[in-house]
Amino acid sequence: MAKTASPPDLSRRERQILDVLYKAGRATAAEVQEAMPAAPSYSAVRTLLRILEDKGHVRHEQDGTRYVYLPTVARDAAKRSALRHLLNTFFEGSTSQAIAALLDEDSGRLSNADWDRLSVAIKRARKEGA
Amino acid sequence: MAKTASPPDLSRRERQILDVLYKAGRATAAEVQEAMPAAPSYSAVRTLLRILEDKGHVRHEQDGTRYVYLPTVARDAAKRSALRHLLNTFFEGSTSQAIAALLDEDSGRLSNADWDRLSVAIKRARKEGA
DNA sequence: GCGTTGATGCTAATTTTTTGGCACCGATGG
DNA sequence: CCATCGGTGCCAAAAAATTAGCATCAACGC
Repeated sequence: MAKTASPPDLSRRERQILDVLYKAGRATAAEVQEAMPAAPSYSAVRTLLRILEDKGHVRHEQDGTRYVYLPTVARDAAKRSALRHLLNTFFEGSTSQAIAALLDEDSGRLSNADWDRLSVAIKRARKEGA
Repeated sequence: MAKTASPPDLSRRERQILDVLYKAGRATAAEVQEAMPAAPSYSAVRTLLRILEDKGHVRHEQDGTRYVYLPTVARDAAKRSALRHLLNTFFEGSTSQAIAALLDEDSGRLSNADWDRLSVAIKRARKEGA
C-alpha cells in the first residue's frame, strides 16, 4: 500500500510539507517554507525535508548549488489514495455521493466547456464500467 | 475558519481519532480505539479525546455511565473543508478534474441507479449554476 | 586571492505528543 | 454490605516531533 498525502503515519509538519510538494510538484526548501502555514524557520524546514527523505517520501535533485525536492510517490497514486481516504471518511465510500458533493460545492464556477467535458467523461466511464 | 478533518494543526493521533469520529458519526472511547490504525492503549485514546475536547474539536454526551464522543464541527462542514483541501492540493482547485478522477477511480463499481442519480444531479447542478 | 552570499550537514535543545498508571466512583450482583 | 466491573479524571514519564544553531563548502564579485 503506497503512501499518501494524508497517511496516518506522518507528523503534522511532515504532512504540511508533503502537501506543499504535491501542490507545487517540486520546490526548494525556501519555497516550501514560504508555502507553509505558520511556517517555522528555514532550518526547521530543511530538517523536516531530510527526515521525509529518510522515510522515503521525498527525494531531491541537484539544481546548481541547491536542492529541489520532489515527492517520491507519484502524484497520481497519492491523489488516488487521498481520494479513497476521503471517500471512506466522509462519503461511506460512495463515489457518487462525493461527486454530488463536488457538484453542490461550486457548480456556479464551472464553465460550459467544463460541463460538456464532464458529460462526456461520464458517458465514457459508464460504458467502460459496464 | 472552521476546523476540518485534515487541518494543518492537528497531531497525528488527533487526526486519526477525528477521522474515526467523522466516519462513525459517534463513538465511545473503546470504539474509537478499535477503529484506530495501530491503536494505542485505551488510556491513551481517552486522553486524546479529552485533549480534542479541550481544543473544541470534539464533544461528548453522556450515555448511561459512559461518554459517547462526537465531532463538534458538523460533518458537512468538515466534509467541504476536506474536499477543498484535496482539490487545492491535487486538482489545482478544479472540481471537474476531481470528478473525472473519481469516475476513473471506480466506474466499475457504480450501479445503474448510481449513474442515473448522477446524471440527474449534473443536469440540476448545471441549471442552478448558470 | 579573499570576503560575502547562499546553500548544505549535523547535532543539541526544546517543546509537543503520546503513552500508561493509579485513584476514584457509580452500578451490579452475590 | 462488600467485591467487582466498567467507566472516569488526573498526572507524570517516555518518546517523538520540532526547532534552531553552528560549522562548512562552493560560487560569485571585487
